[in-house]
Amino acid sequence: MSEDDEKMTEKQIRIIDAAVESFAQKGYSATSTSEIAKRAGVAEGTIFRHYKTKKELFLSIVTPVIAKFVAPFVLRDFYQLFEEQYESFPDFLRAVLRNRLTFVMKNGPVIKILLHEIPFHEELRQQFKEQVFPQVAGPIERIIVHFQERGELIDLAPSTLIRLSISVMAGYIITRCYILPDNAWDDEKEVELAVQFIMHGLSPT
Amino acid sequence: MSEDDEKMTEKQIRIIDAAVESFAQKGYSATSTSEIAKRAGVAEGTIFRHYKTKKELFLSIVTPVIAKFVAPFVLRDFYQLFEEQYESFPDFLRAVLRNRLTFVMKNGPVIKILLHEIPFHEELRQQFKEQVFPQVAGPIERIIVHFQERGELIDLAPSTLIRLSISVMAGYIITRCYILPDNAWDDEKEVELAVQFIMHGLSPT
Amino acid sequence: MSEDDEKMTEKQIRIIDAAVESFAQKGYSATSTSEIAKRAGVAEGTIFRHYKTKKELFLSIVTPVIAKFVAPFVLRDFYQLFEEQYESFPDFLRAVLRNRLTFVMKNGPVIKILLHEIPFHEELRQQFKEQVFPQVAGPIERIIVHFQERGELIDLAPSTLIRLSISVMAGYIITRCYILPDNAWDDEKEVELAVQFIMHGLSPT
Amino acid sequence: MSEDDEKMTEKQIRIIDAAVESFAQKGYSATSTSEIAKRAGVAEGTIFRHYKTKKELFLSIVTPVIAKFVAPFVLRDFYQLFEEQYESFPDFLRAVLRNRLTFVMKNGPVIKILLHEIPFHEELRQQFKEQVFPQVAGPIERIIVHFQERGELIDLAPSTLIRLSISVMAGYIITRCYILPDNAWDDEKEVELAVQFIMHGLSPT
DNA sequence: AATGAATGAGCCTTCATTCAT
DNA sequence: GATGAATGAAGGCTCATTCAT
Repeated sequence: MSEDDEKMTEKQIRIIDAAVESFAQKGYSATSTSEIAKRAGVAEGTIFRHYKTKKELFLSIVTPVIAKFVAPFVLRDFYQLFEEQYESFPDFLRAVLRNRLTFVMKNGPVIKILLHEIPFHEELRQQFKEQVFPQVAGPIERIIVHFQERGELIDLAPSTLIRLSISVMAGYIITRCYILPDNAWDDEKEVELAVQFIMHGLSPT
Repeated sequence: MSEDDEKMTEKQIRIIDAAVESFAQKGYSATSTSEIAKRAGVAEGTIFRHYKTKKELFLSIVTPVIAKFVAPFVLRDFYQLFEEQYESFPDFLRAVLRNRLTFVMKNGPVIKILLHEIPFHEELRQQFKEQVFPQVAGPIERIIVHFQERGELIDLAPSTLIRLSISVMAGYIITRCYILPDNAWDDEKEVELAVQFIMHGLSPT
Repeated sequence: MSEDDEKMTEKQIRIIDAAVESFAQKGYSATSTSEIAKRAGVAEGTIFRHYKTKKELFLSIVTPVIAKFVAPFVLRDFYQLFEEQYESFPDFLRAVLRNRLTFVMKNGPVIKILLHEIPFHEELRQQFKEQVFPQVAGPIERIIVHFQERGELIDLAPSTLIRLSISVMAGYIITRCYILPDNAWDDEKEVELAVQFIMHGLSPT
Repeated sequence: MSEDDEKMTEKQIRIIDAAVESFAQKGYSATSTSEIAKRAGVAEGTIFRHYKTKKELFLSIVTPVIAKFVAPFVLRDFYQLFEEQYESFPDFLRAVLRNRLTFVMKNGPVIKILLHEIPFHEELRQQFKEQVFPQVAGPIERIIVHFQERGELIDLAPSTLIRLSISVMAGYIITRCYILPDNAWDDEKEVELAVQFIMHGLSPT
């Protein structure tokens, strides 16, 4: 696991891994640096050689996944890409849901940490407001409008359509990864089901 | 706010209120008892006269809302009640969503605390497993089946229908109360919209 | 047990009894007033209505037994009394040992407390120096000299004879009452044995 | 003073010394860790780097002298040693008394602490029951029996003879070291006196 | 006389962080 | 780079004591 190592020493990696485990298990402020050190098998001081403070260690774990989360949306011509690649809105939904699902499954614990700590760390909320919202919302909105113009979507405020779609997708991802991760999920089937639901609701025919 | 006061002294109420504020703002373990005391305008010792430990104080705040959350579902003949009262599934959804929305709006900060701390406190998870799941899931499932038999709902596993419906409703409640509480929401309209979405999805016609 | 009640209220007696138990079990400073209150079945405040401080409560328990301990020796004409009453030194020893033994058995726990706390409370040490030593040592010394003059005792410094005699007697009392109180002691026999030992040692004639 | 230093840091030694002083002066539970730290000239946290708890610090001081106390008796062939080395019981007594006296004089304050705290710490009582009694009583009893068989001692239960002898010796040691340490004691003379007393009592000729 | 809520000082312990080695 | 002893501030909690009722 750990972070994209680049020039990390082996101890540094062990520290990060230990920190992720601990933060995910007990939360940021209930985790002590000495506990991280112990779990990583390094001396207490070693942590502070690499990260000036506990918070810096925390941010170094959590910040990259915000960036990674945003990355796919900020590709130049993201909009165009989708326009060409996906013939219909359901295709688009399917792609996004699959993509997000793998993302969460790859970065599970860190995302858990992130979700839990966002309300308590101004820096994180800031990053969200500055990066995630504008970078992600814009492109998606354009896509929504695009499909609305093609008559594939009902005529509601794009933000509303986004919220509804995200609710359903997030609902699945959270149930699947955090609430009942031990169930035997058939992701393909469930993705399809979620997409169908978003498109047609629960009424028969 | 505070808890149903009953025989609480005035200081006790101030302690609870201060604790709710602090826990909601910084999380359980980042909140110190001295901070709570200061905010409540009491001596630190006073807290421990009423609650043996910090955790007991915490649970005394959070446990009652779990009970309150479950309460409406455990009314005897809950199932029958709905069967008679609500002619159609949309009616039922509307009622539930409105009800939960008021519940969250009344107990906002405590629910925020609860949501955040559940993963870190075995006792809470226990209570959820023992009370919420069995007491709530059963009755709802019967209702779902009832409407399926009347042909108003597609033929999927009730648990799936529940998950999808909850996703949409929770999506609204969370956005409405926690993410963008400052928007000028028209609850009636949004409830209607959510219900329509659950029933018919996003396809036009 | 409790102290000679005089005008003590029932609660006061319960407080004293509880305090004696607690002090004997855990020592003065490891015992909390709240614990005493609980054990006595009174409110915390009640203790302080009768005794201004914890220490005053403590002294009110421990001081009287110092007085009681000294009492038999300060009877006027104590010396004369013994001279007339006891024909020989062994008679005297027997009387003293029996007397002290009953004294300890009657005031067991308080004496235990006293012994333990003497080194830590200047007031107590003071009382000892002022009352016990002078009042007790003088009379006894006169008796020793008396028997030495009658040729019943070897010619050593009276203080040494006292020390040796006390060692043996205290050795029995302590073993009997504190170290092995559960043994089936035959006090009469043991008293005799101690007296014989003091007089003739361990050599077989 | 301090404990056999081995690999102790200088600060650790200062902590132990300070703790011994404090415990001896005020007793275990009346001594605060902050006081020990102050006396040792260390930060309070430093104490807990070396000893997990106050109690562990306490035991690390007191446990070794129990071991040291027992040590001389558990030499292999202790019994035989004495049989050969000491021609008579008085020789044996003299040796033991001298030995114990030096032991107490070397470990004065710690023994004081030990004596005071034994009744309040289950762990210590345990150690006594497990180590001191069996290891010490057995060998001594064999020696007593040996001298009884040689006709040098009266025919009483060995445990009684032990108790009487110990009373006299302990009486001297305690008076000498704790009650009147400032007297000008002539140890050689007093040891001889105690031995003579044990053997022949107080009767002239 | 008795209560028990309230207090704030002080307790033992843990924390994040520093720094000499 | 890595260590771990050392720190002092702060943490949760208990204490003896006070006081309005």
